[in-house]
Amino acid sequence: MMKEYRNIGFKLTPQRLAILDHLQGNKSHPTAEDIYRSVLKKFPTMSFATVYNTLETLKRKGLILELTIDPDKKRFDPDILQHHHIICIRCGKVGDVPDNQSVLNMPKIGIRGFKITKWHIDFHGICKECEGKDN
Amino acid sequence: MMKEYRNIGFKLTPQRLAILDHLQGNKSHPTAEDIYRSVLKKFPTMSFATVYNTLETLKRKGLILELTIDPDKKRFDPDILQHHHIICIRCGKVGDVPDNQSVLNMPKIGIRGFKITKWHIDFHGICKECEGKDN
DNA sequence: TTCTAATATGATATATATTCTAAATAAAAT
DNA sequence: ATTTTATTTAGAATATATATCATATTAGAA
Repeated sequence: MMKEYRNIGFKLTPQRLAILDHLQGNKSHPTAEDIYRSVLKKFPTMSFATVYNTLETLKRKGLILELTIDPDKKRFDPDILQHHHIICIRCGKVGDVPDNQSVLNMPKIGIRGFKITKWHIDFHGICKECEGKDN
Repeated sequence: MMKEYRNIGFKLTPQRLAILDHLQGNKSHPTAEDIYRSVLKKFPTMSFATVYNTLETLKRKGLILELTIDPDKKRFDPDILQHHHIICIRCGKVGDVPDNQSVLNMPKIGIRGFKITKWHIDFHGICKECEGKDN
């Protein structure tokens, strides 16, 4: 596993392992700051630059996705299989939506002369927890 | 037309009219800076704060949409009818995609316990102009 | 019109997110 | 073990967004 990273020219440093560890299976769509805070516990000298550098490298290598679902900051997702997201307009929580048959019947080419490579849906709504709470 | 704005408690100042004029029918999905630059020509004293204040007010009143399609900054769209966007992964150009039958058959409720209010699709692809150009 | 209350403007300050720089350090190759 | 190369670090710089507040302007009432 660590070998795989090395094979793609990704140097494994303790800081990077901590970042990878935090991302592994993480469904919370963390921001750079979330990751920084988490890794800081183990590495008090951790710098934001390292977080951003590592995320940028992982993104370039296609190992994580940068999500554009939050207007205020970037979020990152280690789940690189095509899927979609649902955002609570009250509390901001982000959930995953699989790319199943109900959202699959998309035209793959031909929209406005573009050759489509992929697409992403962001659903907006109110989550179970916020439903009921007035405003 | 101006009356409509006044009726919803939106004070019409020359600066705001210039911003509205720039947005009117604008399909370019401008950023706050695009709008600022444009209006600055007529109003050399225009401040960024006025642009942001006005955009925020228009957004709150539902007269424009804040788009979350660009990871680096907010973009604004005067077209408030539900529609989607297509982004060229080479040049960054953003086009509109109508919300027609091909993208309409969405489950409106029930996804992960959320009550869905709306959704937006961002298509990624390569536009006619960039197709062919190598890399 | 003129007056008044409400709101907008513009300059500046602050907040937040991200990127850059250059020196020190650590990983992997030899 | 040494060399090469990439990464980490701290801090500063930049980009974007929001807040503050004194002054100016607007909309509507008188």
